[in-house]
Amino acid sequence: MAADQANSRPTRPPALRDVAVAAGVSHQTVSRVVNGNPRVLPATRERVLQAIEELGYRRNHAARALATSRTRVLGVVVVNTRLYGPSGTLLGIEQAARQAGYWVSVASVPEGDATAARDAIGHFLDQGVDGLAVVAQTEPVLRAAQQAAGACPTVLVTSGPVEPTDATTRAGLVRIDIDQAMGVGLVVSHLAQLGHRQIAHLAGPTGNLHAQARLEAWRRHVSTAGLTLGPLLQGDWSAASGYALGLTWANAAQPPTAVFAANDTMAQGLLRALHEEGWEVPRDVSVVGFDDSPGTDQTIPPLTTVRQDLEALGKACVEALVGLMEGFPQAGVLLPPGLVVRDSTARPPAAH
Amino acid sequence: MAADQANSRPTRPPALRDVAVAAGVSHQTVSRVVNGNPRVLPATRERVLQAIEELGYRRNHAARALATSRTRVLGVVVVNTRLYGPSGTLLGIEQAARQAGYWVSVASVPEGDATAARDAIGHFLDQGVDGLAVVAQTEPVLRAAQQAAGACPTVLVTSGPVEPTDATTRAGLVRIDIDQAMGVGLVVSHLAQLGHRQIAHLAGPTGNLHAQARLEAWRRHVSTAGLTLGPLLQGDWSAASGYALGLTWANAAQPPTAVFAANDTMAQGLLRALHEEGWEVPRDVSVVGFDDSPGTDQTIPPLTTVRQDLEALGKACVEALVGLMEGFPQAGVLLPPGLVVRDSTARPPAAH
DNA sequence: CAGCCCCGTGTTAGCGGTAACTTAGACTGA
DNA sequence: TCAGTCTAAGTTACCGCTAACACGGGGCTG
Repeated sequence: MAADQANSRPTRPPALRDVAVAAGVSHQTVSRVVNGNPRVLPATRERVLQAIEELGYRRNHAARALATSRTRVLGVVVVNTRLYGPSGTLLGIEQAARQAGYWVSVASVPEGDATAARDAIGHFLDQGVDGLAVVAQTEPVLRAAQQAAGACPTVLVTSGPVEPTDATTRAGLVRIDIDQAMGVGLVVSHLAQLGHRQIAHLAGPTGNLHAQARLEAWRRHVSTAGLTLGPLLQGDWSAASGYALGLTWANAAQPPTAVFAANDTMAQGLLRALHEEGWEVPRDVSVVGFDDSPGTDQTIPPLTTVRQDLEALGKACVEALVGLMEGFPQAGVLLPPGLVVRDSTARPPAAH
Repeated sequence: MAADQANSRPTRPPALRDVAVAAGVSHQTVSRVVNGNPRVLPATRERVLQAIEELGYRRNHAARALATSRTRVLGVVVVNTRLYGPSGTLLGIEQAARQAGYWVSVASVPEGDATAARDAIGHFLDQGVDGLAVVAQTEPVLRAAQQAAGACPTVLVTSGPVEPTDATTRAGLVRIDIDQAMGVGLVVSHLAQLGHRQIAHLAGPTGNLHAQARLEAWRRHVSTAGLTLGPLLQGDWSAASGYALGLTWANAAQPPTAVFAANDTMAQGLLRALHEEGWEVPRDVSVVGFDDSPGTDQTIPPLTTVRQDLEALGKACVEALVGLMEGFPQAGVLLPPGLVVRDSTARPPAAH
């Protein structure tokens, strides 16, 4: 060991050959042992394993990837990692990938920066990832991803209309998400059941497909339930925007009895604004969020929200990717979210 | 293009050779162009670039890594990615790495699972990462990381006493963090200045080095400021634990006028408990958090907290790693946090 | 104008694995 | 007993790229 350090030129790590020499076998036999090939005599295997142990051999991933042209690495491009949704999705994918024996390389790109996304995808293609997951809620980034799909199995974690272009159908491209519309449906029917007649919406930023999906679902579900669409305000996911919008809302002429915020963080700001303006939640007004992000159970009051199973989402992504790699066409997946009823929703105050 | 599809055997992607043939030069010249070597005639370069364009050539990362034995990939092991701190740190590292021309491979392991951490580190070593960052706040994981440091430049993003063992000093091992004690110092002096005489602490889980560092700094700073150590309660970072502890606290015989929570999420639960029990913040009691995680600006009331610059942290990690790779010994880094004063702290109620 | 250096380019030899084929010996069955 | 298998190993030929060296020709020096 000290000899290693003292040696003039830095000793290169032991290779298959070195192990072979040490064990008195051919490098191929070592390869067989390393790969768990059963056609090796136990005695030989033992000798090889011992040599591996002694030399501290580790197989070289690059060489293996070069020879097999498979890396067992999945690339994940995430937009807007600061938010709970994307970062949770990333974590979900990472967990599932590891369990499936894959490893994850990550690139986090700023929202809407299609060039950065394209670069990241290009890098992953260079790196020879076996599969690609793109977690994005903006059109430009998705388009970049669709182009990539020709070169490698790709999963788009996104909602909204991804029109099946030529490239889409030809290549291994799958769309997976948690069913946004269904989540909103749960919210609306919960509020309707409580007796609310009008539901306002605090939407996410324009151009974000999740924001858009939730907005459209709000419109549709409120209408089909025979309820009235309350005022529509638009925020940017941040708590501060929720607060600002909450002030606006609270001073409106005839505020409705229920507000559906497109995410929990905005809902939190909204709660504060209502509190400041003297509205009591849920007595005067019911508030619902979306995501069930950490801490949402301890807002004042604890927030009714929609829970998305990000772990399941990750698992679905990896499964689809693996299926695609094995050559099976994969159908898109829409996972069901669940409603978590807490203390921010109640019957509306008696009419008039 | 259609021909590609129709071809019986799947056409392998174009290699350096193919480009060379197309451009009528040797593969080495193509390599020079690809690597930006200036010793190529503009005319030749142009021809090569055109051939690259036409064939859609991308260089093979595995082959390159094999030949150079450098991958330009950084491995990051993160413990407890669900929390704001670790996930933000990961993001910070990713951003900085990309800017420095490196790419990031991630493994998220459960808290305290040293085996998983060891596996992840082993994998990264196999994969031939050029550097390793371990974001962990538990001893067992750190020990695993220290062993790895011999094989590859390593940065430990962690607080607490990492004793410089033989391995540490010999290998490229650096410790980087945001100065926890300094953050706590800001909190304590802020509260002292407001006139508080006793400060309680809502600590994080035992065995977590950040929790421990914050706890110890609380003890030290409160004592040296000549103040009284208030009751010490222990949570698990979650908002729910903060809430439960808050109820306990509120029903104590003589609750002090100020509480320092070890993170914002617990502080949020604490705020709710106080609110429920009829205490008004900050009139009756001041509350301070730690992290400045998203939404902390819109709790009721907005929380005074300690902001950690996770982007700077990431940058420091990458810089240290790059320095280490280039053979320069690196000193550890402690980044200064800042105090964000909001509405949850005020002068204590007048002492009778 | 010989000698030198430098420039643009080509040639060769690996990097550390895996796949596919080959070989030597043991075992089988007619 | 001998062809026919089967088994455990060895041999060889790449995978796609880079590093190091080789080489011819033009410009410079003395």
